[in-house]
Amino acid sequence: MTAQPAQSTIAVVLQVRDGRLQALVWQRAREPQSGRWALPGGTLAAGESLEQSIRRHLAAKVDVQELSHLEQLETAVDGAASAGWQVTTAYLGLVPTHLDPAIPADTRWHPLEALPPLAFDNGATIERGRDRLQAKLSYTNLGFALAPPEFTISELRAIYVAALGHAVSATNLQRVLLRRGVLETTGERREPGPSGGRPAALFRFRTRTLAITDQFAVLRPQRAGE
Amino acid sequence: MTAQPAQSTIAVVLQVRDGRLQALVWQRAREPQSGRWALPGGTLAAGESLEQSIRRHLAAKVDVQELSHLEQLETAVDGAASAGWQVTTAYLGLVPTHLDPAIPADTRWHPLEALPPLAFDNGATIERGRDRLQAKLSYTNLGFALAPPEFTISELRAIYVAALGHAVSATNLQRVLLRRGVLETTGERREPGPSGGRPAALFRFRTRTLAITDQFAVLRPQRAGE
DNA sequence: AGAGTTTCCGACCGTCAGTCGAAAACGACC
DNA sequence: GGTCGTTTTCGACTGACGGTCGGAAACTCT
Repeated sequence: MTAQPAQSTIAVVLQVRDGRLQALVWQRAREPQSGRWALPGGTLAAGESLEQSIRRHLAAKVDVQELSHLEQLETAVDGAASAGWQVTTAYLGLVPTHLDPAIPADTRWHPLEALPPLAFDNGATIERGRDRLQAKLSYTNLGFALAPPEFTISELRAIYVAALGHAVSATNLQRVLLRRGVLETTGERREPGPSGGRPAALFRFRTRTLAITDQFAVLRPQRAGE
Repeated sequence: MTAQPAQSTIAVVLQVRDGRLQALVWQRAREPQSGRWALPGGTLAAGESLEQSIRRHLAAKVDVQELSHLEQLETAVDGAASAGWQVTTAYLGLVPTHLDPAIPADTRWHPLEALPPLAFDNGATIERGRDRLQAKLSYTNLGFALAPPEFTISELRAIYVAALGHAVSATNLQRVLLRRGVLETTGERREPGPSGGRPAALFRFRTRTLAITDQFAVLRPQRAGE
């Protein structure tokens, strides 16, 4: 009756590595679920907010400074007898491709299409993180959280392909993101690689905080004003 | 240290009434925040899920059977000293226009643009619920949760106008929702009212569970297959 | 029969994204 | 130095989509 559930936070941290979308997981060495892989996280401490809590626990696994985005996913009660009565809030964290944060020995990046045996229902949580990322890539500027500060369209296209899991036209990508004001050109160019090729123009995201692309409500206001 | 926060749930219940979007709130009779208006909710009981918990608490204010949709909004810690250390998960609930559930004496529907003084930060929670509803109206079939089982395009338009807060073209609404396969015609017609007019065709939502309109990812797969 | 009201339907138009192909700019090689 | 292969860039075409408008259709009331 007066007993309270334990409150904990976990995070799905995603990064495009080697052309594939990968998640940060660590291998449990103790019961319960010893040997299985789990998402980083831990219990809530007194006086901290949920975001402060997950940032604190993530700091043990990865440099929190290198997280380019962090948002809440969902909260659920975990009734598993092994873990006790527990309420868990899941977050989605993103790391841009140009960073390679140091991680402890028990922690690994794993491609989403080849995950090791996961603890609890962390597999479903990772799926929801990926779904959220994929959805927001098309109607927000969330790409900034995966991409380095400057990049060519080809590089950005490769990131989108890895994150979305399907082919993307470079022509469309550039036109759509430029027209929406999400991207802007830096005016500089990148020298071609050893195999030659025309030098590529460099771009950057105009803002590196989440913004939804307004133009994206169907059934807009009539008559441009009302 | 070993102390745990209290876990509670609240819900923003919305319905289009009298052509306006209204929220269900009740007036607190006891401290804290006595006299102010609050969202329905309460603490989590042992063995129940978050959704079970909010459904149970809502049952005290409104007939839960008449909720056409219920989804989780966000979770936050409430550090207010008055309420103690508390984690609150907010839900969004919707009631279709043709229902008028019985509510207790301390509970009222209030239009979102004229809310009474609210307790805690319930005002911000209501805003987030409205934002979620408005966003999902344009890229999902969430309209089913506001509309009666059968309706004319004019009636549906009135619901969208109230929920979105801006004018909507009946022609567009019908064409867009039909093309996306969200609506279908019933084949029947509604007799005109006392002021005359052409009989209106009746429509229904093809599915009354949440489904996102696929066609709505920009940067779609290339070549219709890959 | 005519006026008023409401719904329905076709047409037009600008915008947007998917596709394709050619041109541009480079390195490597003969 | 020319040619080839590679990569990027740009323009053009096309179908689809949604915002807008106006007239036709169907009904009630006087």
